[in-house]
Amino acid sequence: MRADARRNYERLLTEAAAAFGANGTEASLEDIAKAAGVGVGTLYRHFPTRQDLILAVLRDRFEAMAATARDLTAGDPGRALRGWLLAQLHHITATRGLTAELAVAVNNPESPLHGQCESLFSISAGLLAKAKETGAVRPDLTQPDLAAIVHGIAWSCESDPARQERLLDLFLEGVLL
Amino acid sequence: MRADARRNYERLLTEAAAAFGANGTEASLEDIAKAAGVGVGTLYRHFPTRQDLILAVLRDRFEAMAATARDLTAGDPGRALRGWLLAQLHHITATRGLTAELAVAVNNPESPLHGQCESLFSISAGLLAKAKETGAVRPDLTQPDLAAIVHGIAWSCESDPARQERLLDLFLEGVLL
DNA sequence: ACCTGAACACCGTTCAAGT
DNA sequence: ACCTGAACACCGTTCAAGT
Repeated sequence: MRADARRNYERLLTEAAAAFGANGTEASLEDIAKAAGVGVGTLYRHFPTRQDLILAVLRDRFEAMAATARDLTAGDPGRALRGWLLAQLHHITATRGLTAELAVAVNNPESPLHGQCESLFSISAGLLAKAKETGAVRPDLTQPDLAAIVHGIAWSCESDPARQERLLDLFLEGVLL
Repeated sequence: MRADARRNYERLLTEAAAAFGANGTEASLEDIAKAAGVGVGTLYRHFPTRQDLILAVLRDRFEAMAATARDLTAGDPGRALRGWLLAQLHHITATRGLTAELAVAVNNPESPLHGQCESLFSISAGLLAKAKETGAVRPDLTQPDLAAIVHGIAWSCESDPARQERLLDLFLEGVLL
């Protein structure tokens, strides 16, 4: 890549991170280009879709999730599964709008974010299998169940981490007596 | 209201119901006006905001929820609460986009839909209180917990009623062994 | 090879003119 | 009193022209 192209790329990443942090993933792309001192066309050249830009900004954080999962597998499988679901909640809700963005990406294999969804799913499946082996959770529990509850809680409690944790625990422990 | 105004009002309602049914609550307002054989301005005159139009279209269904709740109170309080949560899920997800619309309305007292949210909440609170009296549910369970789980499940399983019911039951029964 | 930004497209909303 | 629809606003996206 040409030197000026690379510099523009970096600037766009920096400004996109700032904009997503301040206004969520729906931040104006035109504003991001302007903040980076670049024409809109340049933004589109480097990041053909909004999802490409989101992926580039959040890639590190997505990849850190794998490490988080590795750390968790050391402990008790039931606790590990809870820790993993909570880690996903924190990750997804750390950037406003990401929950809605992922809801689209999950069902669209063409989306640049689709692969990240699948990575998280496969980690969930692994931790779920372990938890089942030790009898920590109901044997009929499935990975799609976990994905749905995590996305649902993320959506309805996007800006309230304490409530996310509470709802997760209600889900795990049950509500009926 | 003048006769032609009333006729336009009715036509707009009919076409809006059709459009929301086909395309969800994000349906184009311009298309609705066109389908009703009316200028966009007329639509805005009768329904200043999209939420006003949604409310007018769904008012009957919202009001039917109160009757549903009355029927449920006859039976076992635990079953009644489950039935009520399920009824809310069906109602909310029957119109695509309504979950997202309500998520905004809940936090905005100015929204025409805000009152409907509060009505549902107060019914929830009543059924929850009854269920607690008979020891059917955890005593620390709150109405906001119920609202959050219903909206979360509605969002993540909007087009899959069977999964809605499954997740609700997982929530009620618990997942850990 | 890459960048720029005007031009286009799309849709929601308003308001001057008409009946 | 109510209706119409052109005009305006806003934002995302493309592409001809420039370096």
